[in-house]
Amino acid sequence: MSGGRLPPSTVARLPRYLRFLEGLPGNTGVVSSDEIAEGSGVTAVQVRKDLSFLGTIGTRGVGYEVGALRGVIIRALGLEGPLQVVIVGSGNLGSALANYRGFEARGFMVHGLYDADPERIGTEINGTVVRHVDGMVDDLAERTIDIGIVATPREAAQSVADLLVRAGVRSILNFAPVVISAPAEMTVRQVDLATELQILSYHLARTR
Amino acid sequence: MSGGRLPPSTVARLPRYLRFLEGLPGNTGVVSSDEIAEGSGVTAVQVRKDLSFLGTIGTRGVGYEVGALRGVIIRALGLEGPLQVVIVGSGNLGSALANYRGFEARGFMVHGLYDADPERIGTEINGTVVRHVDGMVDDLAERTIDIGIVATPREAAQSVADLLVRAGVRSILNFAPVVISAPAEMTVRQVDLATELQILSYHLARTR
DNA sequence: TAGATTGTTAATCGATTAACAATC
DNA sequence: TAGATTGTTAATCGATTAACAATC
Repeated sequence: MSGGRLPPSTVARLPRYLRFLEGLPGNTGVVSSDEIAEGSGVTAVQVRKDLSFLGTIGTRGVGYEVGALRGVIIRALGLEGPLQVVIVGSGNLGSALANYRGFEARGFMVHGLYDADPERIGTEINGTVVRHVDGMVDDLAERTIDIGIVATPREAAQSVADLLVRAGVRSILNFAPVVISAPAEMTVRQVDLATELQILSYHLARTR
Repeated sequence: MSGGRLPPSTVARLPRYLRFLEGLPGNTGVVSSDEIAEGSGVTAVQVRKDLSFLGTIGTRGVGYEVGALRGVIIRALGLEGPLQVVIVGSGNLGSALANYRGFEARGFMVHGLYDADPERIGTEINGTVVRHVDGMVDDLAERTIDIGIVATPREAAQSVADLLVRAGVRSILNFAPVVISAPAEMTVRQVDLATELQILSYHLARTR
């Protein structure tokens, strides 16, 4: 019963289940929804409900076969093949991302690293040479890039996003603290550090 | 009508409104819910609904006074005073965080930077000397740290979190790709890069 | 008064939880 | 058969949206 559209909240939790499964020793054996729940920080009912959207993949009285479940989640998230990524911005954050070991491990290939600062052009980060963002659209003319990561200062974010769109990049993960606009068919997600800290602040203020 | 508990979804959006307001030139004049909505990537109705939880702070037919609105949101989020932060992990991500200019700008003070790697102890990042995590609990005995940021490899995350708890740190922002457990009264939030990319992957898979 | 825009109430929608049947 | 555990249906809860009254 695969193929339907999943609720957004389910989509957001599937990667957590996958992360838990990949932390297990080996790829065999069986896990229960209770164990997945514990390792993912959600409830067991939630796990079963989410997984039921992916089909009937467990065995009653027994649990879920680890390898099969991994496969089902990977397919549901469209993670079968490698996804091509470019990173724009080679400052601290961009470098951290380019060095992030979790990328290859999870099937993301960093295909290019761009910046506008002349001092950084030509330097190499984790085996990838930093190129000038002005050449990006040409560079990527022949390739299909799945995800463009914006790790620039706020002021540059929108123009970089525009370039990514022109380069045919299909989705954007934006770390700059500003809302960027893009054509409706593109998926744009935003991660904002200050927002996270401010949400913590709210809870702190209520706790004491 | 302040002081009540806000819906979590509202709490998550208030920082975005604040970010938009802080991007405006000057701290005076009036903004409409439409403008806030546009600048924050939500709907105007949503903005008005959220702000109505903070009291009657707009003027019908006119809009919201920028300075006053900022103040109300800052108070609602508990951002009046500076919040004390420590960062554990001085690798790429930890360094990026320590160098993040948005911290001071938004009232977060990086009070310490810790690592377990002897090679990094004593080095200085953005004016803060990296100290050994083994000394953290003692270091912080006299201080109240509001937020501990975990920027370590997955394997170290839980033990670092335990140390933060022992050091009396009040909340945790975890960047390691693992669920960490902490006493119920602590607020723990998690930011996971791979999860974000995998959510994008899902949407990519449905788009073509 | 007319136009603009907030704030509130009610309706809708979606997500979570509870209850329990199915079945290993 | 008894125990374990999934999967589904129904109930509850919370969030979003629609409609509109209030008022500058």
